[in-house]
Amino acid sequence: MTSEVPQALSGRLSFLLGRLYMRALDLEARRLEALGVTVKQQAVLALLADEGPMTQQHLGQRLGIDRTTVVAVVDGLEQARLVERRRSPADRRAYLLTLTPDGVRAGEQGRGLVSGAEGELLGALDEDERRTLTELLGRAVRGQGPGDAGAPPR
Amino acid sequence: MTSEVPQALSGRLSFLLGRLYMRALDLEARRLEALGVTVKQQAVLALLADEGPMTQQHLGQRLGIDRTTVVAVVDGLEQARLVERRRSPADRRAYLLTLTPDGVRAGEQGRGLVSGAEGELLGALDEDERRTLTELLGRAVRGQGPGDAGAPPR
DNA sequence: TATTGTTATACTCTATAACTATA
DNA sequence: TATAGTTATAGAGTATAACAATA
Repeated sequence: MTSEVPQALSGRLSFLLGRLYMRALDLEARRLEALGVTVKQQAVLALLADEGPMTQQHLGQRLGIDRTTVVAVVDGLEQARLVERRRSPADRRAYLLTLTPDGVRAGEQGRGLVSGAEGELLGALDEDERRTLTELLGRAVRGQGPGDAGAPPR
Repeated sequence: MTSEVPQALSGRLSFLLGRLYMRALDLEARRLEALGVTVKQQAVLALLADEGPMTQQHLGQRLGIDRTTVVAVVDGLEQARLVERRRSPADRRAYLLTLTPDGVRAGEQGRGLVSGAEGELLGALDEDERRTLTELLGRAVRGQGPGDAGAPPR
């Protein structure tokens, strides 16, 4: 049983982020159970649907997880016949991870389930505030990172 | 090496929250090293400074961690002479965790270090946006419970 | 009988090192 | 020599179960 947010920590970002993150994982995982996929597996489905086939190495970089961790995630998706490992013609060491038709469908359904979980997570905020929160989080994460040359820190 | 946020996941809250949370922990931990305390230990110092002495059980509830996990955290603080375990006169099974003068000072310094880390974390946002983000996170975490906004559990 | 703090234990998650097959 | 995928292993981090002291 978790009591309410202590005043002393109410402005502490790592604390707030941690609480909300854990709750988000929990809500998403619970809903995705109906699909038989984990949160990470659903992220893989969404990524492949959006960017097309890619190697396990590349997938790991996109997701921010080690390539050794990718193995088990893909194993599960392959056994569920949602993803296929196809040898890359260009580099026979690598696989090109490819969605099966079932994988495409599962990915779409997963999106819906995740949206539902997020709605529940942000139940205290109205539509406008949800958009603002997502946008600010995105900016903060992208932040000083590589890529689009935004304004460097002053 | 983490690449930029994939478009497919740019609106995925658990993904954004996770990335930002991990980065926050990392930044805070690095700065708090100078004090010789971990992020969790600093949370304990801040909480005791704000709410006064409390039992390990109560502390765990406030922080959302198990009481068995509290033991090691307090062990470290006690060895560093920042916190003392004093037997509760009212209930001799329990300790009343109490800040030492060094603990009070460390807590104050820790607050400053954490603020610095948060400033770095949100480098991409201006002052107004940072306040908005913190407020929305707080509302989301406190969230849907119209419930127990009263006295903390004994 | 229930609860506080404690220990031992197990479980989850993830990364490092080493191997293979290619390049 | 370097890289993709794999395996075995180890390290955090945290929770569950059981125990002593106390309620």
